[in-house]
Amino acid sequence: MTARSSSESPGRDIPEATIARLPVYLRALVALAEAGTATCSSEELALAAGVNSAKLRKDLSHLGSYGTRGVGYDVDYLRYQIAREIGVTQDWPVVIVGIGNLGHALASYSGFRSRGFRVVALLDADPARRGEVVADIAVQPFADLERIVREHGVAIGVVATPAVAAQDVADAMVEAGISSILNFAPSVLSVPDGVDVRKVDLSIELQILAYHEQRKASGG
Amino acid sequence: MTARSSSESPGRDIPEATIARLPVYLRALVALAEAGTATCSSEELALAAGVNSAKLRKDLSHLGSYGTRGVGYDVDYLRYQIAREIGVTQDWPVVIVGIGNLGHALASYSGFRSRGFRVVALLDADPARRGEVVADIAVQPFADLERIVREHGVAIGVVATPAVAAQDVADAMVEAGISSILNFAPSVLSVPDGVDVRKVDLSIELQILAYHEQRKASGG
DNA sequence: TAGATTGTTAATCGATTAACAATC
DNA sequence: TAGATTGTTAATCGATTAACAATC
Repeated sequence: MTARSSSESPGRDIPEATIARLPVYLRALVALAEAGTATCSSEELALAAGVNSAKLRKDLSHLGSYGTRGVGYDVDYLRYQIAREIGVTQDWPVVIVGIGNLGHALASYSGFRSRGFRVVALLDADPARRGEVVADIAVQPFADLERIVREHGVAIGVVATPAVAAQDVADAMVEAGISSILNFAPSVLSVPDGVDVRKVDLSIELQILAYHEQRKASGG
Repeated sequence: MTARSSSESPGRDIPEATIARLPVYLRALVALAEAGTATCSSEELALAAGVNSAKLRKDLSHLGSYGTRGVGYDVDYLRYQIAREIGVTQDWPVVIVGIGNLGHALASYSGFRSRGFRVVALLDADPARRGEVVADIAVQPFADLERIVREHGVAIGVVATPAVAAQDVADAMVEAGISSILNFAPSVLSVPDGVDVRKVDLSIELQILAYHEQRKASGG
């Protein structure tokens, strides 16, 4: 390591667009493994992931050289390497705040568990919800957030409250030591530097579809 | 229109990245209007939408010139123009297929109604679910999809089934005449040209957060 | 060796941003 | 007119894609 390489060295500085696709590749590899496939080409994996093979190879090149020229990729090996890169070779403890309809659905979603996440607590500010049990987890008072985060080492929080409560919840999460937030409330959260927020907005997705649908109907 | 303008003429060919942000601006404008604000600058609107003002102005420039130099934007006017551009000045009928935990939550979500969408039917293949009523809408057999799409002129469908059923549901939707699909199932859908699919994947969002979280913990 | 397929290069494309002329 | 703010320009940045040399 005397000279700085001009080509992109694997390991660090993976583009955001690539990071967002790694979980898609991981899922495709899990499906291939479950189907009994031991080896696959970039073409096959790309098809399963819904991208083109050039993009897939370019993405994987940021992680390292895990394929074999003339042969393809070992499914299990690549699967492990991507899981390690994402950080889901072990489970991440997660809390969900706001146990309304959506919070219920999220708490019951079995896909989290199998993909590297464990819901360690459900929190709701409404005293009427206290004692309720969803997916074998008791709903606890929102005031217990800090203790729960400390005891379980929680780094990731899910906001599933109404819009008006979302900023307060996010503030409390940050205060408690959470540094990654998945926000389902239809509001823009402001958080300090170093805290990541991702947003899932159902209406916005539908509106994007509506825009294109409108063009189809009129344009021809 | 004798010469082709070299500058981007408003009205057509809006970049995808801009389209994805228009609903965010619309939501911010609705909030400003409800707060009694009549006029706002690009700086203020950008703050409310969580983007920088240069990006906002660039985005709006693709729609037309709806602001006034030295003054800003009329909130109600811009709100209407964006709603018209997206196509949500009238309601879009929507069907939801798969009334499990997530389907329940989606059916009960009041935000759709106020943002240009009307859930006209809930469908589920499980006969045990028939007759169930969610958010004042009766669950109907999946086999009725085509009739419902025809009767209501449905163009947008929501897939909230388990992964194994998703492709079959999408095929049936396309067959019935639906040309925009919002997919909550963790699977890659293949659809013919002319059909739009958008995907919401809860595990993928969490995995993207986990990736960054992992770097924070180790890197420093 | 011949065939196959990766990993990389380089060209292209699209998105972001800062700066500022236009103009209310 | 002076001050403010838009709409546009141009530079920069990042992502995508096709082509192919490297190599199993």
